[in-house]
Amino acid sequence: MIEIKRATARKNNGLSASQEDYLEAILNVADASGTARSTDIAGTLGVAKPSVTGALKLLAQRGLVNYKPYGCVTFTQKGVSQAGRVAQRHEIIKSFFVNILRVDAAIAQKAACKAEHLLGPVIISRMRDFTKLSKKKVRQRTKR
Amino acid sequence: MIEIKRATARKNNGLSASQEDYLEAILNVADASGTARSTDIAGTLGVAKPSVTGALKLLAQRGLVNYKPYGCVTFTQKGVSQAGRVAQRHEIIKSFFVNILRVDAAIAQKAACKAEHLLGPVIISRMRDFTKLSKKKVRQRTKR
DNA sequence: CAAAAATGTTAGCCATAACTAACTTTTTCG
DNA sequence: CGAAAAAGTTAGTTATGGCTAACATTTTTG
Repeated sequence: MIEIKRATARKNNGLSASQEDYLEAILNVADASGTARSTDIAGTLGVAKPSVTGALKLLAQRGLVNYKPYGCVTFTQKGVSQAGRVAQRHEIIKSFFVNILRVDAAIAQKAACKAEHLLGPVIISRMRDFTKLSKKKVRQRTKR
Repeated sequence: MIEIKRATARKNNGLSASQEDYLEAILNVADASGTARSTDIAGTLGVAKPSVTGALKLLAQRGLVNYKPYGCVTFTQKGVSQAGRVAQRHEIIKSFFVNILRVDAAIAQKAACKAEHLLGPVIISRMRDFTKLSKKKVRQRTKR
């Protein structure tokens, strides 16, 4: 009673987990430092610099970032929206883990980083609903 | 605010997601058919037969299964316990998705297959507690 | 402004884990 | 029993996505 789709073999559309990680890292680095520098992305993801170069080229091929050697990376429109979606999923999952499962923020953070690549829209949306509901309840209890 | 450990580079101990999938598949096939035949494992996981051979050799190296060419696969003691742990995680996650998040069994099943490899003990245990609690509440409501 | 430091890239390598084609072994059945 | 079918293996290829070493470019600073 198992059924699995190998994550290898990116057919055509859809980003790999790794690519989503890079998008998210770029977003976060740019948020924090204004620009997304390669070294910071590498630092954020814990990979070596050449890995970043490779990833940026891939993302550029997919039309998600503007990459120019030795220049600084920016998102394309498509890139912004994709990165945003990943970040949203991350946030929903993390909030759920923290607010519903009552897990440490650090643990929730790491788990969300991994889970964000594989939980589908149905589960994510249930998590969001759940968290929202719980917050509403808290507001009611505290008679805000 | 991200931090990621690449899943590549199995250092020494700890199974890869793929290896855990094989353990689980062997368990399920053996449960269903009495013995774990290569073809059934391949069918269960949706991989080609040579992939199974390769995986079995790896698992044998790690002392988790007894592998003999053209013979049928059995677990070692270590293998049984590892496979059991994976299956347990799977079940906890699936139950949580179904009973708490109210997600379709099929969707929960697929998501659990993926999540079981990356959610850590803290989150898994919270999920289990949550599901258990909810079942108790249901028993109370129905005055069993 | 030029040399040193920092940053980024290229080239080449490694590991995981899939695949196909061709072969061997085992099982099944006329 | 023995030939065909089924099951399993081997060998070789592919893709992803890391890595290091060495080189190129940009930035910083004395």
